[in-house]
Amino acid sequence: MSTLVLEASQRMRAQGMRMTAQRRLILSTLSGLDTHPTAEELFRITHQQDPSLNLSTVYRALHWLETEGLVQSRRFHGERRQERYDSALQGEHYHFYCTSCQTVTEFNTMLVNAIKAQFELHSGAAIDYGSVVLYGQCARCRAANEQSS
Amino acid sequence: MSTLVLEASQRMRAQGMRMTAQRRLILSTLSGLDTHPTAEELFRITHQQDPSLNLSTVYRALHWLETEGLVQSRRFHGERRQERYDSALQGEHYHFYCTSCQTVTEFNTMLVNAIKAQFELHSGAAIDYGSVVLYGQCARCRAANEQSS
DNA sequence: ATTTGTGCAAACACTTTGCATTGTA
DNA sequence: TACAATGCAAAGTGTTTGCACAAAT
Repeated sequence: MSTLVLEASQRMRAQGMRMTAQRRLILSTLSGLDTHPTAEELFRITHQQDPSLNLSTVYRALHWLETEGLVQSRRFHGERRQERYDSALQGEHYHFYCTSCQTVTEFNTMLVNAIKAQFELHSGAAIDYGSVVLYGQCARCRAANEQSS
Repeated sequence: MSTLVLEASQRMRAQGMRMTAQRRLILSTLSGLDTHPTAEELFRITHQQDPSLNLSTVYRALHWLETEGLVQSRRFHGERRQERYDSALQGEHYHFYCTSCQTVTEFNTMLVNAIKAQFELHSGAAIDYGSVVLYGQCARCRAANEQSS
């Protein structure tokens, strides 16, 4: 069973919450996806497994996960108004958004630490975390566009 | 007159659009602010100058500015669902968001270039621009919190 | 005079909430 | 059995749009 499901179960128990079939389905679906789904997308998938599942249950689950710090919601520039949800278990990580195919890729780098340090130094602020999103064209889309030009 | 108003006037003329009192008011107000207002905030201010001004006119102006690349809209983590608007005339720049007082500060750094280069190198993507937001406590809030502990 | 822009109100898209009922512990 | 969670429908936010009228060129 996935780390997300385990971690969530544990926290729910500790808070007197109950593990339901719906939550189990939502959690395991979410942790099985390597995309960054919107609530609607997650609903579409889970709804196929359990047609009685309701969209508001998905929203409620995501909301709780977010307050627990287990997922993060974000929106990329130029996208529809929906939030995308992203597992936070792996810790701080950054995103690349392909403006051609709308694919989101995660990446990591140590360089953000330098940015944080630099900013802390000259501002006196204390940074908790940073968000980095790079926008551009992924390798695949570049190749596709070259062919057609 | 501000750069934003001038630039916008010019582009509007070139596109057969008309400079109206409303647009002039919205543009000059926006460029006079050093905050990153929401449409609603911008409306509240402009509405005091011209009580007949409507919120949808503000939205229409902002939307056009955004398609022209003269402003950018963004949302910070943990905020209400409203977009904040940010002049883009100064070129790419980054943001610090104080999670205590919700103040947004702009900053610059060369280090993002290194992140872009690093990512381009090992992914084959072509980066157009990057967005960086640091979250934490600003110097003022840190000081205030220290006193009270 | 023409044609774009505005105010207004209604529609829209996404998310949240109240409440009667279901299901977990 | 008690009380948390769900489904449903309705309300809430923030933003966009259709249309008749006003105003800029």
